[in-house]
Amino acid sequence: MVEKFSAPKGVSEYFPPRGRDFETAIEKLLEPVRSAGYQLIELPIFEDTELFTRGVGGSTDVVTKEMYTFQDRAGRSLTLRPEGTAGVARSVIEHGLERGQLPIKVFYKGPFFRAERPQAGRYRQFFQVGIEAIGADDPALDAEVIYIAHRALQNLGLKNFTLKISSLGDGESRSKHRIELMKFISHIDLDQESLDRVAKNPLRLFDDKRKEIIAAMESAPLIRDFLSPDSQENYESVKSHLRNLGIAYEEDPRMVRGLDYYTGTTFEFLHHGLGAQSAIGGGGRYDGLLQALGGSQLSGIGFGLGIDRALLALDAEGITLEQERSGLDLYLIPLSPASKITSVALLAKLRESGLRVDMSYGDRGLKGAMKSADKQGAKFTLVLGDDELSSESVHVKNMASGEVVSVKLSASEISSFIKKMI
RNA sequence: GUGGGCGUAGCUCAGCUGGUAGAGCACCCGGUUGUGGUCCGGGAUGUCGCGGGUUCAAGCCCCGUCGCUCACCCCA
Repeated sequence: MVEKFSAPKGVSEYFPPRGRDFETAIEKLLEPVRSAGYQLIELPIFEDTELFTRGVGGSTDVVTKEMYTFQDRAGRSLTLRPEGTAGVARSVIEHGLERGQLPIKVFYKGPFFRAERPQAGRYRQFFQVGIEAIGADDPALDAEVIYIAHRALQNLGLKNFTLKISSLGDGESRSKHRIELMKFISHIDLDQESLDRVAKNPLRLFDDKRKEIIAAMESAPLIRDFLSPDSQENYESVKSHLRNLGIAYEEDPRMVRGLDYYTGTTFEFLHHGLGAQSAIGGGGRYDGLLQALGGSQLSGIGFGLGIDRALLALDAEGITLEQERSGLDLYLIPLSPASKITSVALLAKLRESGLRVDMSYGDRGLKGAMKSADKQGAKFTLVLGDDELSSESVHVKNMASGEVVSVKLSASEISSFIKKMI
C-alpha cells in the first residue's frame, strides 16, 4: 500500500451527498441578490499582497498573522484572498467601473483563505457569497444590503438568526471616541498581549471574552455617544429604513468588526448552534477604501455570508434543503453484450431529450441493478435484454407503483412516455 | 501561538482487572432461470494512527511522535 494523502489541515470539503446541499445553498443565498440587480464579479483567488495589507488594514489579525502569502517565480509577493471586498475594490478601480453607472452592484462567491487554527465552523479554506454596492452614500442602500443578507438567510430556510447593527460613524466621530476610549483603557490592568492589541485597535477590547475584561469594559465610552450630527442622522435613517422593511435588529454599540476599512453602518448576523463561532455573515460601509487603493473618493457597502457556517446553522436547526427534481427519471438495465451496445446509444439520446438518465455499468445482475436504481431514486427503470432487442419493445417499470409497461424500443417513444408520466 | 479531548472495518462505535479483534449501518452475492424497497442466508474489509519500551503475552500499561477535534485568540 502506498501512503495515502489527506487534505491540507483545516479545509472544508463537500462530497456527495453533501455536495448537493452546498450547491443548493449557494443558489438559495443568491436568489435575493440577483433579484436586487446585483451581477457576478469573478475575481482571482490570489492578489498582490499589498492590496490586503493596505486594504484590509495592518492592525488586523487577518493581515498580521492569517494570510497565505507566497512568492511567484518572478519574486512578486502574492496572497490567497482572505476576504472579498479588497479585490472587488481593486477591480472596480482598475477597470474604471467607478466612472460608469453608480452604484455599482456586484456579487461574488468562492473560496477564501485564512491560516488560523481550525475549529468548529472555522476553516482555512472557507466559502462565502458576498455583495458590494459601491458609489452611493445613501442610508437606503445600507438598508438594502442588510435586507438582502436577511432575505438570503431566510431563503435558505434559517429562522434562528439575529441581526446586530451599529454605526462606527465618520472619521471625526471615531477619532474623538478613540481618544476617550484610550484614556479609559489606560486605567485597566492588562497583560502585554492585550496591550499590543489595544495599541493597534482599542476597539478590539470590546470583543474580549474574558470575564474580567468584560466587567472592566462595562462602563467604557461607546462610539454611539460620539457620533457627529451627520453620522447620527445617517444611522437613524438606516434604522428607520430597516423598521420600514420589517427587519428586526438589535443595536450593539460594542460590536467590533475584524477588518479596518469599516466606517458608518456595520452589521453582523449571528446564529447560535455552530459552536463558538457564531457569526454567519456580516459587513458594513467603507468610506475610505477605494481612495486608499488609489481610486476615487467613493463610498461602498457590502456583506459576506459564510456558506460553511450557513450549512452548519441549517444542521443546527434540523433543516434539510429541499432539492428540486432530485434523483433520476430513468435507469437503464442492459442484460447482454448486444443490449448494452443499444443501451449506450439509447442512454445518450434520452439524455439529449432532457431526461435525467443513468444506466447500470459493470455488468451487474438484474437484481443488483434494480437495487441500484432504487438507491439512486430512479422513477422508472428500463430492462433491455435479447428478448427486447428482437421484439423491439422494452419493459418500463414505474418504481413507485411497481407497474410494468411495454414501450416500443425507440428513444423518442420512450422519452415521451417518461415525460408524460413524470 | 496556548490549552482540553480523541485516534479500532467505508461510517458510527464496543472491546471487562493486558491473553494475539467485534456489532450496527453501508457494500457485494444468493433465496430455483429476467425485475427494487421488507425479510432470511452468505461474503469481503482492519499492519487496532505511527515508532519505541515493559511483559511469556499489548488495541488495552509507559514514553515519544503524527493526525484529528474542540476551546482561547480571531472571524465567515
